[in-house]
Amino acid sequence: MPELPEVETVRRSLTPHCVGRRIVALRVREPRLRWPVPGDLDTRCTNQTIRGSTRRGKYLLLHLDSGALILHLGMSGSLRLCASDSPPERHDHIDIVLDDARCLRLKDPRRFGALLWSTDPFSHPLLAHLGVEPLDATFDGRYIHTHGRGRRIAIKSWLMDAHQVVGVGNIYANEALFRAGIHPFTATGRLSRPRCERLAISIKTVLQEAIAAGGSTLRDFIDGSGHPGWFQQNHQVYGRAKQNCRVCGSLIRVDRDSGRATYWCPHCQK
DNA sequence: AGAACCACCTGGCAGC
DNA sequence: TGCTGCCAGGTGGTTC
Repeated sequence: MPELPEVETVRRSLTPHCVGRRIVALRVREPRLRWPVPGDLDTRCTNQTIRGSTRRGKYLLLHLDSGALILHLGMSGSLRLCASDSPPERHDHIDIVLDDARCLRLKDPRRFGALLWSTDPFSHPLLAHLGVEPLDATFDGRYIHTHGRGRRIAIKSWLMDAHQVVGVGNIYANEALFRAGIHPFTATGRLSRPRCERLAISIKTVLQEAIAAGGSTLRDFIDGSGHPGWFQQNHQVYGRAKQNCRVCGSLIRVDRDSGRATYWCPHCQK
């Protein structure tokens, strides 16, 4: 569920409360996530101080003295700060217990998330081959045009491929394509350079607006303090099948593209 | 090589 | 009320 804006929202809300704090214990109630939580993770983190937090795509990194915790929220994960003695609820799988009697508590009903360890996180196999950050200056129309050249894959699928550009999931791929006026099933390699420029700008804009709004909350997203996001109120197409386009009034369509619901306006997107 | 599927898992909801 | 089937924000791996 959480795409780049949601992960960034969680990171920003937690950072002031956990950077500088020492980890005093790791409680793993359920290690069966996307990949098993390493059995020695407790030993590796305990007594280390959280030195900082970063985000790479949808991965949240907590940098400790000798390495980093690599966290992914999958489709249904949330991470929030709570009193370390508060009773865990269903699906509260992991507590990272801090030295101020609070903990970072990972809830993940579907268990598509992950908690891993690396002494060199940016070289970790899951992170090493990721594409460009969409909010970086290096991501622009030229990047899309160059990297999409010759590709027949639908632009929407291309945007969601983390080996090309990270952090853009189903919601924001749909929203960005609407803003750019681009039909989601257009072959990537057929986009003109000016349309690539528009698309890059649309992606940056929609992501930045979503971060400013604290992310999108569909069913269950909350930030590190338990607050929902508000950006879903601004969705132009996502989740709006058969409703009127906010720009032209046409009925929003939904089609499947490699299994994912794709929402688009047949009048505004060509 | 590139594109289309599948798998992983639980919960919520529509429809009967 | 309760059952069944379908759908969901991600993404690595398999298959064609």
